[in-house]
Amino acid sequence: MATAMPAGFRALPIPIAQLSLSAVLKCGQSFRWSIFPLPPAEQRVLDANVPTYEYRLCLRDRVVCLRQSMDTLFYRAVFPPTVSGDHQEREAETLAWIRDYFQLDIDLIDLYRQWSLADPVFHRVRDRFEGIRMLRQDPFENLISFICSSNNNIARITKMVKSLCLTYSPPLLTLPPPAGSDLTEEPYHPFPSPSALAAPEVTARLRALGFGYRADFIQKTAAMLVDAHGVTVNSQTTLESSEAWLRTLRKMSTSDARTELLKFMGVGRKVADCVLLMSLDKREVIPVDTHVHQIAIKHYGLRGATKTGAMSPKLYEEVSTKLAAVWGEYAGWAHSVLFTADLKSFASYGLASPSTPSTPSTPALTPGSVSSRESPGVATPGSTLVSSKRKRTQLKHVRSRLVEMEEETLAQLATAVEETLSTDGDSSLADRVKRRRRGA
DNA sequence: GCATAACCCTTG
DNA sequence: AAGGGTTATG
Repeated sequence: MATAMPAGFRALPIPIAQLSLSAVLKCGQSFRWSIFPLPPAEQRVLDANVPTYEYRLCLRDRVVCLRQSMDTLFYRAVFPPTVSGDHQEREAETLAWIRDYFQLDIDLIDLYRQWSLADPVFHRVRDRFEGIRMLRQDPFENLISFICSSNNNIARITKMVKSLCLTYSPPLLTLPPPAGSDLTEEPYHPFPSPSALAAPEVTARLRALGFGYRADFIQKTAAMLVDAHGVTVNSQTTLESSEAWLRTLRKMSTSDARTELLKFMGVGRKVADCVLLMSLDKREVIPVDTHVHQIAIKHYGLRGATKTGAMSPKLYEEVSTKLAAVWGEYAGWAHSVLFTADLKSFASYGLASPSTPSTPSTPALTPGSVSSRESPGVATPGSTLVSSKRKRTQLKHVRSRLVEMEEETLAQLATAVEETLSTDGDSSLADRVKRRRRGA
């Protein structure tokens, strides 16, 4: 069964266990990837070797499009119509960007092995959450995105980041959706430059766009960067000088870089640590939010918050130090796996124990146990008929939950097939499946 | 230094 | 009421 090569794409062999796009691109590291469901393959709907999604990200000079099958990453780049350049050279640049952005030189399978050895809790989730690695993001985008993240949720952060790009950077190009989709052509905007966000009027505009108190933080941070480091554009990198300066923090020690980040408006310890980990190469750093704190309490014997529930600097340090000691040099990467495993979207398959659910807000909607939540539009005993507006909202949620379940089910199916095969004697086939899933 | 309130806005 | 917190006051 040959894997069909999507037209226009190049192939990069890499097992899911090294990189899982479906997990990594929506686990709250980057908020800017567009995700397109692909129409189901004509014959073999359950063939996990046919990509189910296309993922797109707009860079400064091109839009990168990705698809993934069990053992291959398919990639292509789209350029604005006007510019010219050497085709071969561009291809090489795109591949180089992918290798850098996904940090493909780091052997994730080996890291999973080490974390599993050192930590029984990690061992329990490793097989269900393969391929979750740290992206190496652009520091400015990372900084602004996480200033947006305070007291906020992934859905709204994503909306805000998108509206930042739409409002403060010109469209690079437009592109139709992947296949016979009913969606229309969409313009792709890069992330805005610091100078675009530094103008004083930005605050009011962002407030009007629903950024709340973060509007001021963003404008002030951008202005601080521009004031301190200028707006000169490097013709090679097309980076403004303040963006280039942010990158120099990669060569700095963790604590020195953190000190620099904490100077910006809207940046406290947690946001600073996110930037250190996600764009400044500080792989040992563990950002501690309420979620990570809960994980630490439940599984690693940390004490709860003080009575008000606020996270004190001292407690932050305790949690961070403890988890860093468990996971070692790449502790921040391990933290990301556990965090993703415990994310709301994965609640029914995550770490949450039935007796004490860590995320009480999302009723478990597992295949085996039907949720006790009212069905849309149905009047249940003791309830009134829900409005049509609320009905639509519920339907939206059900639909997105179904998409998640589809992925989970596929993963479970693959595991089940693997187990069945390995106990049924067809060892050659079982081995082939194993090699595919575990990677070389 | 170390707790407390206030902050925008969306959703359960 | 709380969400992947931070800033400004006591």
